[in-house]
Amino acid sequence: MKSYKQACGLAKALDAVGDRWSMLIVRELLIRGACRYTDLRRGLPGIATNLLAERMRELEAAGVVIREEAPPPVATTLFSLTARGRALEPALLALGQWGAALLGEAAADDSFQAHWMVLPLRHFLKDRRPGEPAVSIAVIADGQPIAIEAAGEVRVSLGAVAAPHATVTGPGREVLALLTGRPPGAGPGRPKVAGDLDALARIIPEPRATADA
Amino acid sequence: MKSYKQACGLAKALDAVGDRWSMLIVRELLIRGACRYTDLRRGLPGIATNLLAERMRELEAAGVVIREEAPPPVATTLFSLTARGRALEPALLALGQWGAALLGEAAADDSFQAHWMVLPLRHFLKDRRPGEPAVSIAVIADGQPIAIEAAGEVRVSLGAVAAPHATVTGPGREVLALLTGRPPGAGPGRPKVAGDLDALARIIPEPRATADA
DNA sequence: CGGCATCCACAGTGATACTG
DNA sequence: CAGTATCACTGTGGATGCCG
Repeated sequence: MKSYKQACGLAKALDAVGDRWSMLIVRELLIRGACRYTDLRRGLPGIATNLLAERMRELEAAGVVIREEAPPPVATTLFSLTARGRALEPALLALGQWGAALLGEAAADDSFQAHWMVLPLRHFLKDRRPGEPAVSIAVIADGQPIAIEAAGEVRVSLGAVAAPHATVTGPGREVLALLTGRPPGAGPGRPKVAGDLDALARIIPEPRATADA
Repeated sequence: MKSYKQACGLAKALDAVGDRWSMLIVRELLIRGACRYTDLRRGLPGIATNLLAERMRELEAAGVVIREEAPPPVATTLFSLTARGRALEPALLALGQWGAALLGEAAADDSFQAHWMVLPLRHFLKDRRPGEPAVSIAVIADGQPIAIEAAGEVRVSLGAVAAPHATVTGPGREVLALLTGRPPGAGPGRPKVAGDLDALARIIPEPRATADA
């Protein structure tokens, strides 16, 4: 995209990651860590493949992502964020939090992918008893495993966890509602919780009546 | 712009303010408060007038800005941010801080406007002696007056201040360097400081060798 | 399959001119 | 002052093809 040609931090940031799809690509890499071209495509429904290729080149040139050739037996190219790319996380979390208020509007035909909840979870979950021994929680949302660890601070990442203190399983939206303190919808879609409920209570915010996750 | 159609806070935020120029328009309104179409145009060098008109309609529809007809003798339309629009400030500050690291690159033919420094100043200046009586500082950068008040927290806004405890005058970039603790360039362009130097020391961060403002 | 490149219809952008 | 009108140009998204 054309540069704004303005000596202003915001304008320079938008020169680098203000293109259509660019911030969503950074979101995917923040959530997934190093991943393949095809993984990115799956996490970005609607993007044209030529656009993704072009954006990856631009983000690479901007010093936001790096491309690495994985050695055999993987034998594929892996994309991941540079340190400067990871430094975008606070800005993307702030934007995401602002946009979360708009989520209630037309969630009708919007696509939903369970791994997208990782960033909001990083914002909402706090270790409310930091002094206690670390606990781990396994989440399975729409079949997508998400690992939560609380040890003073809370870390949320994709993937399974070996011996979790508690397990939450269910449809993605309902699991997100439960974990962010929103009242879960009634009926058969209720998430199932197993194991040490106290470990969950340690990180989940106080239940709230209205939704602004 | 076409919606991303993703049930994700970040995607929804970008649906609302991810268009080209939109965030810079919000920046102008955050800095200036209510202002006229022509003021916005002057603060956004390079924007086409039809694009500005279209963006203002879109931002109005998104609930980010409101348009008000000012009564005589002003008799003009004023644009300002809604509460939801002002809620974008943390996200824009975070993005601007990230992009500030890129400012050193090609500041050659980039346009610079002194009022743009208001947002970085809001981020950099802290009241380091919150208990003491409030002080006010008048800044004149490239002829543009900027008011700084420190009373526990620091408030930075456009405009003159009546009886400042201290005054800083000079070229915009040099004034910004001085106020953000970067070593000012030598020579004739040095900003002039007058009045109570201690009031300045109260809000300026520690001098640093490298520039990352 | 993974990682693109090419082609094309269309929507968005930017410069200029013009209007109430 | 606050836009609208026009128009050449560029970017986007969908389909498809290519190549190791």
